[in-house]
Amino acid sequence: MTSFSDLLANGDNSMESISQDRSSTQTLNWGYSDRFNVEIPKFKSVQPPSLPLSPPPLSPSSYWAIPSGLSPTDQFLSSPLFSSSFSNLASPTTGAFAGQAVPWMSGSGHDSQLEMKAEEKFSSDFTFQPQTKPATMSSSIFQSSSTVEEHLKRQEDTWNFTKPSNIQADLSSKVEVKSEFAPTNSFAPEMATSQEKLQNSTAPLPGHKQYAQQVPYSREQGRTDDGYNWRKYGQKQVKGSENPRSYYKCSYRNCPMKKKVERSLDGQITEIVYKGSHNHPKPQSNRRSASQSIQPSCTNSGISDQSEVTLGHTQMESVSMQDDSSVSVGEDEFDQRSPMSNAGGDDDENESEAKRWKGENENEGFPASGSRTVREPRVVVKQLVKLTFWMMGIDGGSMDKKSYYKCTSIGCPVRKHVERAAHDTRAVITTYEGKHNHDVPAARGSGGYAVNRPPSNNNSGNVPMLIRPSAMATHSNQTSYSNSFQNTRLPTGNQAPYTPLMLQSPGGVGFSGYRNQNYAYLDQTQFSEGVFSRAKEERNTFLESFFSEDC
DNA sequence: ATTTTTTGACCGTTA
DNA sequence: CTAACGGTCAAAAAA
Repeated sequence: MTSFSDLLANGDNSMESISQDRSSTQTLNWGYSDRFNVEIPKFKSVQPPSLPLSPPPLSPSSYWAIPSGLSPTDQFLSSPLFSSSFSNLASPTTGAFAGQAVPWMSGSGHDSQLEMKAEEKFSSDFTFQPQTKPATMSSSIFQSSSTVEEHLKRQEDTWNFTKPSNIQADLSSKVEVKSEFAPTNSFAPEMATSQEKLQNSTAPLPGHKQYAQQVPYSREQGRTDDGYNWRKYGQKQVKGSENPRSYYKCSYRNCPMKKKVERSLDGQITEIVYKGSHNHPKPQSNRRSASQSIQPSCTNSGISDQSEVTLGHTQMESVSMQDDSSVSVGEDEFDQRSPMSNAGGDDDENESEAKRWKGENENEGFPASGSRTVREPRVVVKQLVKLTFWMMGIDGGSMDKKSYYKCTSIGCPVRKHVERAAHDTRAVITTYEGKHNHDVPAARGSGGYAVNRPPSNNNSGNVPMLIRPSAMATHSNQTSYSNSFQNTRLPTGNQAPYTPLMLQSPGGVGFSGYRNQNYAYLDQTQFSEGVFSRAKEERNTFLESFFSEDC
């Protein structure tokens, strides 16, 4: 199915923290921090969900670009982060995400699994959520903060691979995303999740208020975040947690995709669970739900699958990397169910959706039934890792690579991470953490990519920057997330499953997204970022401009 | 005027 | 059987 690209946020949750502040996009001198940027190809999948948008004209591979900044893959690969990232990538989505991990990714799981195992090694540090689901898809979930984020991103990526993964947005927040099924389709729920997250992030309030916050975006957001339009049909306070849970349905015509989003009082998204799969491509950036509705449902019939993605604990903005280790993941989260045909999706959803959620989970292998499952899912990282792998393997998930950079200015606390979407190498998410305490030095050539700068550099906020990879020129796949940018680089075939090797390959592989895809990505990204709404906005703007340009 | 969110009530499942 | 829960519905409200 789709590929996931998740990035990885991996372990480095730090990134997250970064995201918060990432202020400006300014180009500063960055030293490598330790980590790596890696680009990884994600996914396999490739077919992007069919987006109404434009399909990728070219092979994705073409799109993939390697972020200039990134250094040799090797490092990435080798580095734990990297690995983690992979894992992330692999799993994503919900749709996200795999978290994006994702479950969505359906894919052949086997290989991926194997891969995952490999990653597990890394896992120690990272948390991953395991997915249990059937081999084929694993939906991954992430949970742990960082991981989760990554997963999400990945998932998203995967989904679309067209989209760039969401990488990160979430950085700051850690959210777990679970997907119940892997969406066969490229349509992944992830996106959504991410969106929410984003929204959430913004919203400080719990419950309704949060929504309010969300609201701002909301309508648009719906789409924006993950690229899909969502209609909220309910909210409830779940007993287990303080956080109110919101229920959303994909507004697309017959799309069965649903998602549950829990937000903390702060408004941060603590958990997102996607259920089902989208049976249609992501709507274009514009949201128009209407249009969506209009669009034929693509039901691919079967595609749909249900996948739930959970995003968990977003909050922590500053999750430290450390957190990662601690990350818990829900096991269930992922499931990878094979994509079920979702055919049913449409119908069923309404009525027995609730059941489904639960049931599906079960079916899918999620242990817990229903949403609860999701919450709890804290789980072992290892599992997550696996998921990731799955993602990768299956979906060809993209893996995102991160490098980490520190501002070279003395005393300057600013750090940035650069993540690349697995599927879409081009897409790079850069997350800045902290504010520069000095003027902007002459920009270095950022290696290869041109940087788009967000309109504003915010000191405070995370400013996502978009960067295009040189390659990107062709398509601008990149999306920037508030936190990060994604650069897509490699054109790998979307579909082509990638092997870990691929990941390793220096150039990250990205999918290229189509513009649209990019868009999607953006959304996702935002979503992920969700945590910080600000960032999103900025990003969006940024992205938009960016895209427009490209387009 | 349209669309989406809010919110209380209802329904099915589970303990 | 009842209560508790989670999920969904749908009218009302808000944007």
